[in-house]
Amino acid sequence: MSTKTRACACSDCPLRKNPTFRAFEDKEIGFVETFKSGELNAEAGTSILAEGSNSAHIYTVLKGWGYRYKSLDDGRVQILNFILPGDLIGLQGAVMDEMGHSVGALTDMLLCVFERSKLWNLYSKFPALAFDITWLASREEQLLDEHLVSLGRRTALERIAFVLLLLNDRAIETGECDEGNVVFPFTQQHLADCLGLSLVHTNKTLRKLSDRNLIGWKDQRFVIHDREKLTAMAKYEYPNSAPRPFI
Amino acid sequence: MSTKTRACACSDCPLRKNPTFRAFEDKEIGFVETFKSGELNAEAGTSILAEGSNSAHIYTVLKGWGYRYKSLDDGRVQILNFILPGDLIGLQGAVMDEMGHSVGALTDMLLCVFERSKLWNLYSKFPALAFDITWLASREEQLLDEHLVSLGRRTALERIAFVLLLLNDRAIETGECDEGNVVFPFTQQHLADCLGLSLVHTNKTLRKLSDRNLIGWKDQRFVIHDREKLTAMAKYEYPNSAPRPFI
DNA sequence: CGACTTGTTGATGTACATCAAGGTACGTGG
DNA sequence: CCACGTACCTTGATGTACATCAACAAGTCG
Repeated sequence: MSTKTRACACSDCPLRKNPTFRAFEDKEIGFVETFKSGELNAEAGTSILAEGSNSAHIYTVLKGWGYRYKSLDDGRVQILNFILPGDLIGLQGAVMDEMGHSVGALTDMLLCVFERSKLWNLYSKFPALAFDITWLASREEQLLDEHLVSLGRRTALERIAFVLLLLNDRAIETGECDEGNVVFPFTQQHLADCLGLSLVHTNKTLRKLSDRNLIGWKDQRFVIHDREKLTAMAKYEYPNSAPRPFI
Repeated sequence: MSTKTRACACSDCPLRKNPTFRAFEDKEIGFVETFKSGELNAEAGTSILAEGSNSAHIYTVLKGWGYRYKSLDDGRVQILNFILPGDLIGLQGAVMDEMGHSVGALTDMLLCVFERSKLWNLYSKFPALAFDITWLASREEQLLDEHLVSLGRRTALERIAFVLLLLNDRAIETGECDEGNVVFPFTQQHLADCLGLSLVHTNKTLRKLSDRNLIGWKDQRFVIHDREKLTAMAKYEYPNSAPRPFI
């Protein structure tokens, strides 16, 4: 299960040390401190938000990996996106009235908890932060667009090359890695559900990539051996690396 | 080509007559009038925004159909979503610095033009409108999520049933129809590019649906003959019909 | 001038053969 | 027991090829 722990001050938020994220003004940090209502530790494998629910909270990820997904009633699952530090969770539930998707934790996660009811307050008092939220929503849209191209028009080989590159780069950017090695905390089944492929076919295709010596992936440690070939194969380009807001 | 025409007042905006859209306060309308910099008539078949560009404008659709898409350099195309009245175009370009997708017009379209540079002004002076933009971004995300499930986990038959239902309902909601008949201004090729299918397979699958007497589609006129069966087949549910903001 | 061919083009429809991806089954190793 | 690996067969979707049908333009003839 998940447990709440005492909140740490936003001013020493571990994410602020990462140059990927934009600097905040003191006033903004001050406000976010009042906006924040606590922290949440979600254990690997637990569920954070459920489709159809209308949670009273929004979350920012401070540590760990998660994933957004939807399921059909006959058991089919589609992973919509992976979630990494800096990502915002539950905005849909806050803005509309119901979550259209579920969120699960892949690793132990540390989340910052905000009251949905105070969101309006943020919009009226800190337009810069409101703008940041819009930025985050736009970026999510951009990732979804790219993912849609994968599922609709890329072959299995291209798809896999593409997500692996993307997840590799996102993991590095947000610091979710470990002595030069990127740690992928998900199984081939997760990848398959993300890419709309069967487990077996995902496995065969992954084999092809490592047989050709483009990647290595063993015991959750992932390495790219030949980025150039992989990039060309996937028609990949890393999306937007501008200084990035988060709340 | 496309031509600019004299703007009509936001207070008699045709969309406001449609109960689907939320009512605005006078102050809000007043502001939107100053935010609006004109109108744009885009002819069917023309391009409105191009991937990679950074347009100085954002648009709201007043009339007509369009589509968002991305293409790979070898000619493969993925339609990300269709665009209908009330939809916002170009937010990505305004918030990030570059459009990640292109936008094309399916029919003649009437667009409201806003200066991207004034967007910040909107955020600082009218938090309610800023919130509306976030709402629109969230709804787009919801549609994309659903579309991802289609491409990843639904069969061709289910996918087609699903988009047809969705487009039918969206068209009715926004009034883009004509004497009880819904007008679909796109070709089977557009559908194929939207659903990640080949043209031939799209055609065969559409035949199946009309052979089973679930739908009718001829000369751009679309009808649902058996909504119940179609809905069950697609695992379809119309997303969020709450009173809906637009700018 | 209007009416009647002819050619062109874009959307749709259908028939194959082919192939990429799926499903089941049964391995291994931690 | 669960994640990964591999073999074998099946199937859903693709690609090519060609036919139909309506819309439209050009040219021809009465």
